[in-house]
Amino acid sequence: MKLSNGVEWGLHCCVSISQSDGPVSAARLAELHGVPPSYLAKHLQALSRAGIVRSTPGPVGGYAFTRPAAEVSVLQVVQAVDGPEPAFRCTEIRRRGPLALSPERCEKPCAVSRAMATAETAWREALAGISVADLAGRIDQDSSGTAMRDLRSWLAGAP
Amino acid sequence: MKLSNGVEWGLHCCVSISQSDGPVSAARLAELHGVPPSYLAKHLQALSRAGIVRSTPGPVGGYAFTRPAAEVSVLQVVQAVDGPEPAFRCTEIRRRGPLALSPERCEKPCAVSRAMATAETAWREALAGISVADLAGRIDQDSSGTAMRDLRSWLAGAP
DNA sequence: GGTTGAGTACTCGGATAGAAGTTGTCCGAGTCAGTCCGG
DNA sequence: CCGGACTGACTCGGACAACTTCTATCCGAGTACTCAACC
Repeated sequence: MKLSNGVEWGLHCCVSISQSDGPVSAARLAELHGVPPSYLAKHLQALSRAGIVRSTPGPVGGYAFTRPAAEVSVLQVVQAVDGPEPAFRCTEIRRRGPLALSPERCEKPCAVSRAMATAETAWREALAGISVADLAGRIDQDSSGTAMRDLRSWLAGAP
Repeated sequence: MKLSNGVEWGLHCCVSISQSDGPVSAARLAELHGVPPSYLAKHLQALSRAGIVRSTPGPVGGYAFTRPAAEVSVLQVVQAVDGPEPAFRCTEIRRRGPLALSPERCEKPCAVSRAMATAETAWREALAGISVADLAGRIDQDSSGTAMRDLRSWLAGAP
């Protein structure tokens, strides 16, 4: 199991966007995080498609949240970047081979599929319980209250 | 996020092995599940390397559990097939860019990494709480007690 | 001086190559069961 | 009839291609600002 690299970028970008008053361009975000601008733009497009951020073109354009950061969960960002489909995909193995079950007995997912689904639900709920605003707050606490101040200062200056 | 296809096969194979007295060969398991024998063998090798099953060569050889099925958790099987490394890999994004933190301030994982790790722990614990024996029991319940009987019968006959 | 128009620079968005991981397949090394021969 | 060695076939294990997905990049479409000319 491997999570796309863009998930980390997307989350950090969301934290950055939450600290800015106006829109933030992909180039600024890429410079701030030291990542390839073009590739980061691809993931930001995914956030835009998911309706988490709104993109505005033009010289002062960029990305901005469509709703308060406290209402954007980490799960929404992860699913926007990485896709909403579950990690475990049941291929209905019990319908194959000599002991294949008849289709009418396969309405209910098999126990293996249920066990994996339960685990993924737990994972999803853990991510749904954290918002982007929570992340920003924790990062700020880790830095004793300097990280978000420096971030806001950098976003405002050096345009 | 995508989980390897062999995870499903490995779990179903473990359930099958748990119902057999002697070793079960990869060819039998592949025939039973209707999957490519050579590729299934690859995943069974992973289970063998992880110490979950023990392989015995020779005409009556195959794979058998090294310990009771009740002591083999789903998590162990999943990690054996898919690898133990976590899905989210922190690339230390905060050490890059103009606002990079000094290395001595990076001892503690950042909030993003901690949030993802917490979710993965929840996922892992959910899988650790289910054993292969539990899976077999649930599959048997779903079939009103015929699945494991038929499976044992098939494994014993048609050699 | 105010207004209007074109020009320009900057933004996002999707279409396009390259790398990596997963999927699928093959053949060789090792081992046990059955068999054959000799006593 | 019994014991031992041999042949044979079956097993796993790792090495070898094909494909899908992820990673990275580029160029085109659209918009707001700037500046100059005109009224």
